[in-house]
This record gives sequence, structure tokens and C-alpha cells, in this order.
Amino acid sequence: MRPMNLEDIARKAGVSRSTVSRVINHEAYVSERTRQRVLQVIEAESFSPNQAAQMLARGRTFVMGVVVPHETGAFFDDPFYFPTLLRGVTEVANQRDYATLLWLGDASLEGTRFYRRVLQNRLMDGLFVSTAPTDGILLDWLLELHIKFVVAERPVHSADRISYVTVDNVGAAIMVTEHFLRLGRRRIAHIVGRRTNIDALDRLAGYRQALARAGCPVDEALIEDGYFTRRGAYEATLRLLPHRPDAIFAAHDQMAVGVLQALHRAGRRVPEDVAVIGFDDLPTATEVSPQLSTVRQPVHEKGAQATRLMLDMIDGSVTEPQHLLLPTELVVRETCGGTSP
Amino acid sequence: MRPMNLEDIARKAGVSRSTVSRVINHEAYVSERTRQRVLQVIEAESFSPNQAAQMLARGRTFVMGVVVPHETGAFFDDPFYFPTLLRGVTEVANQRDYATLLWLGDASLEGTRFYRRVLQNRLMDGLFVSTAPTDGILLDWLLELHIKFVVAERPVHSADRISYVTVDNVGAAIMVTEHFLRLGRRRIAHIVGRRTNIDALDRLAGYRQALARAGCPVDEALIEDGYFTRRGAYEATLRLLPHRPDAIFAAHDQMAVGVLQALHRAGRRVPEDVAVIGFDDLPTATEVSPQLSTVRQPVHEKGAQATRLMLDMIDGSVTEPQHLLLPTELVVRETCGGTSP
DNA sequence: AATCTAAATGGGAGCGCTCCCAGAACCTGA
DNA sequence: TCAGGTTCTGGGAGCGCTCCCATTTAGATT
Repeated sequence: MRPMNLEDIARKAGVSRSTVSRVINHEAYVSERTRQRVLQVIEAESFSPNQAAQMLARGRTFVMGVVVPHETGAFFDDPFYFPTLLRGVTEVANQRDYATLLWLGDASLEGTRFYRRVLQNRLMDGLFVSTAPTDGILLDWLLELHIKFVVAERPVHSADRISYVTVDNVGAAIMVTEHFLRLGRRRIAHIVGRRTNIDALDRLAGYRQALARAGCPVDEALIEDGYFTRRGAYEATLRLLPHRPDAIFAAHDQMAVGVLQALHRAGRRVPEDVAVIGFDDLPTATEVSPQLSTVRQPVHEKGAQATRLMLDMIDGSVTEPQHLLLPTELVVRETCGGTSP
Repeated sequence: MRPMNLEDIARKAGVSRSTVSRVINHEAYVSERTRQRVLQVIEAESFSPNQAAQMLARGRTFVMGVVVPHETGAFFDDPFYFPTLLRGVTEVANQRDYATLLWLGDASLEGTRFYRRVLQNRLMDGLFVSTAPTDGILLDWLLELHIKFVVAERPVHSADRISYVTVDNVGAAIMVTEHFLRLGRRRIAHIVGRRTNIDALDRLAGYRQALARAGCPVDEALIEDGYFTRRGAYEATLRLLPHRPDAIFAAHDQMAVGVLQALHRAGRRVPEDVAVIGFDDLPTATEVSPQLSTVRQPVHEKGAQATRLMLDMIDGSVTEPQHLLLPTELVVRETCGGTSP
């Protein structure tokens, strides 16, 4: 049997299609009596309007998209970052009565084919981009197609034309490095996340800047790639050890765990021999021993703020590109004790 | 400016609306010459059809939904399970050209309000239900509304009317418990996941069955609740210790980690004093020391198979409720060594 | 009661597609 | 050459809403 439509409800309530529509959309100019009668019928028939028709007629979908490119790997590498971000997004979407279309990049799909699918889908009023690999062209395409979107990362280029919400990664990395320096550490190593990730690059940049500022020469042998994986960081640490680091700044907590494991295996004491600081403040940070010092960033809030911004762009209350920097905080725990080596 | 529509493309290509529609939908009966001309225009204008209109006209949306009730907590507790499941779902959805609408339960939303939103959304051809709390009414509502759906868990009731894909949790728990028995353990404890979760209840049931079968009386003091959290399991273990367990079966790996931590703190050796087995075989299992023995279940496959089943139900190639049980495997690592206490 | 205004209601048009039917164009073979 | 089929093409109707305008009704004011 055909599902009910406005007309059916109208007939049952003895009113017109238009009136039912008004009731459903909470419009003014409906008498209280009529409203109640209509609501009763709607309830009785457990009717809800056909959204495709609404979309078509309104030219608005009340659907937003979330893209997670596959390259990020975030979904696997970092078991908390992405889900937390996603919660922030969906919470705001729920609040504002938006539905969320999820686009998870697929390893089996060539990158551009995936993007094509996303971009050709005209079902979304706007798009939340969790991360945009620096070697990707997604953002350029989005700009070109005049799609409203917000990125949860600093875009490498065209940043003035793009809205984004992120944290000051450079500043946070400076904070970490200076903390090590203050503790008297001089052979500070950094394990880079991924060279196609702007957060990772910014953290690297901050690390370099802090050393430069302190007049410390940067020893390139103390910079290794960890690819945002625990295993990658584990191996990076083993490569690092011959160069006698007394501190290691890992670009995220999951990698920091790998660092701790490698140090443990190599018989180095933490923090006495080597101090360690991570990034993100995942639950893991307090679950490892010794407990991990790290940089806390408001991931949930990042998703929420970015989504708010995007929905504001959709309904026109924000028209210019906005850039939001959320605060970070150095959380000192056991892995970066105050003692010198 | 108004976005292009079929008519615009038709005009530019010198054909009719219908012909353009045929080309877009790969229908037969379009001459090769015309097809090429139309495709060229479409490409040039980077046109893609308005999906709202397609949905309305077709009565099909090619959108599927994914529900994750909030109560599950899975999103936080177990950092891998849900994301992995989700990947399985979206991969198949991508393959079959479905978009995925994500419904993440929201703590701030009362349960039924959340469900109402999901159910009233008439944008989906079908629904993937990741988990259905045993005290919930989601499944009943779905049945009542004749919505096509598949659950990634065994439903507590009406199971014969519901399609689901899961693993044999009872069997797996029996496997674990019998493994302990074979190793000579006699005071085997179990840490229950959550009493509103059928997987958890089935694992508990399997544990009981295996003991009963072996003629071992079940000591209720050896059964504790861990609420599917590491912390919960940690505390459960501490409560368990006075009852001198020589083996602990945790209902999932994250909890097993909590068990290991508690045992470590209490100075118990693993596996010599207490053997431990978890469930899921998350990456964590090999990242802890000693490495965790566990039950491997094909989570990704579960999501994929369930989605396939659901899409088959939508397009009518499957009409009867189907029940799929995917295989599990006991992965023996270090936490359940062969030595007796 | 008559007048004016504001509130309440109904219905046509249109959103951009698909589906179906009618008809044109093309091909075959007698 | 023409009938008879197949292939191709065009356009009307309709999907279920919203939006707007026209009209009716109720309420306030004299």
C-alpha cells in the first residue's frame, strides 16, 4: 500500500493540504483547534512527510555530509580521534535537526573516484571535512563547485577562502619542546606523524621553531617518521636510539605508546633516561605505565564548533570564511619527569 | 544561479529530457551518437541529477541508515569495534552505490526521542542496526513500521522475524572456558560485559554451559560486571581477587586490559597465577605485555555481510529473514600459558 | 449593523526527476 | 515498393511536498 501523504492526512482531518503543511512546519496562522485536530490525525496515522518531496520543493535538504578520506588512516591508527570528532559533529547536527551522510574513504576505491561520488551527491547542504591530505585536491574541487564546507584542519593553501576549525599545532609543539628544554633536555627528538598531514607538519614546524628560538641546532638525525601508527613509532624509536635522545616528542599518543614500548624493550628508563610527550590526550594516556604526558586538544569541541560554523554558513548567518583556533593544554604526567638525565 | 537540470542539458545536447535521463541511467535504446553527445554536455557542465527529485520520482532513495544507540557506549569503550564495523558497512554501501546516513545516539537525547528521529526520517531504504540493547524497543518499532533492517546482534525476541548477522557467542565462550579447563584451571572467573547486551549475555551463558558440562559448579562469586569498560573490569578484578580465581575470561579485550592491569597491580603473575582471555582480538591484544589471548571475531565482515543482506532485502532478492553466524577463532597468546597454577 | 483589519484557510503552480505511451526513424525481407 | 518489425526519441502525467496568492472567516471598532 502507498504510504500516506499530506493530502490523505488533510482529508482525514477535514482540512487542506496547506494547513497540514503549516502544522507540520510550525507556521503561524493556524487556529489552535485545527492544529490539534491535525496533530491528532498525524499521530494516529504515525505520519511523517516524505523528505524527498520536501527537499525538492524547498531546495534544502537538511542533510550534511562528513568526509573521511581513506589516506588519513585516522580511522585505524588513532582509535579515538575520529570517533570523538564524529560525535561532536553528530551531536550538533542532531541539535539542529540535520541528518548526517557519512563518506568513509575506501581503500579499494581510487581517491578521485571516491571524491567524485561525494561531490556528485547533491543531497547535502554542506560538508564537514575531517582532514584534507596536503597532496589532495578535494578542497580545490569543493571551492570550484561552490560547496559549503568546513575543515577540521588548517588547509595548506587557499586558507583565506576556506573556513576551518583547528588547534594551534605549531604553538602546542613549541610548548612541548620548551617544556623539555626547561627540564634540561638537549637531545630532543621528534617523531613526525605523516608528511601529508598538516597537523603533523605544523607540529614538526613548532618543534623546529622552539629549538631555533632556544639557540639549539636541529639535529636531523633526531627527526624520524612514525606515520601516525604505534608500530611506525616503535620502529622510529629504535632508529632514534643510537643518536642518544634524552626526550622524544611523538606527534600523537598512539605513537607515544609505541615509543614507550620501544624504550622499554631497549631498557631505557622513562623519564629518567628519556622523557616522552605525546599529543591528543587519549584515554590510553592514563592507561599506560608510566602515565603519558601529552597535549590535550578538544577534539569533540572541534567537531562541534566546525559543524556549528558550517550550519551557520548554510543558513546564511555566516558568510565570510571563518578561522577558529581552539586552545590546547600541556598535561604533565609521569613520562616527562622533572629530573635531568 | 539555479543549478542545471535535465531539461537544460537536453536543450544543449539538442535532445529531450527523456533521452538525457536514459543516458544517465544507462538505459538501452539510445543511439551511440546521441549518447556521446549527451555525455559530452554532462561532462562539460559537470552536471549531476538532483537526487531529491530522483528519490521522489523513483520511490527509492539509495540511502541506507546506520544506527548506533547511545547506550551501547561501544563508540567509546571499545575503540575498534564500532569503527571497524562501520568500515564494513560503508565499503559495501559504496560498492552498491548507496549513501550512508549515520545516526549516532546522543547522550543529551532521551532514548525514545532519538529513535523517533531515526524512524521518522523517511530518507532511507533500509537500516543497519549495530546493536539493540535488550531493554530497548527499537526493533519492535522497526517491525511495526515495516522498515527493512538488519541487526549485527542476535535479537532477544522476535528473532525469527528479524534478519541478523553475528557470531556464535555462546559457542565461543564455551571454547574459551573449555580451554581454561583443559589447562587445569578450576577457579575460572568471568567478567560480564553489560547485562543489557546480548553478546555479553550469550558469552556469560556459554561460560556457564561449559562449566556445567564439565561438571564444575558455578561459583557466583566468580562472576562480576565490567560494563564493557577497562576501568569497570579493573575494579571487577579487584573484587574478584579475594575469591582466588586462577583464570579470568573477560567479555572483551578492552576489559581484558583492565584485568591485566589489576592483576599486575595486585602482584599476580599472568599466566602463572591467573590466566586471561579476552574477546575481539583488537590490535591492543598484541600491544599489551604479556600479549593477550583472545577470541577473534570478524567484525568488519559482520558489517559487510549484514549490509549486503540488507541491500538484498531492499532490492527484493531476499525476502525471508536470514540469520548468519560468522566463525570465531581462539587466538592463544601469552596470557593463557599451558602451565597449571 | 456596517466597516475594516487581521487571522485562517484553500488551491494552483512548480521543484526536477522517472515512467509510460505514442510516434518517428530505421532496418529487414518478400 | 511496402508491410512488419525493431530501435530510438519526445512529451505528458505524476511523485509529495512548499510557496504564494486569493479568498473566506473571525474579531475589533465605530
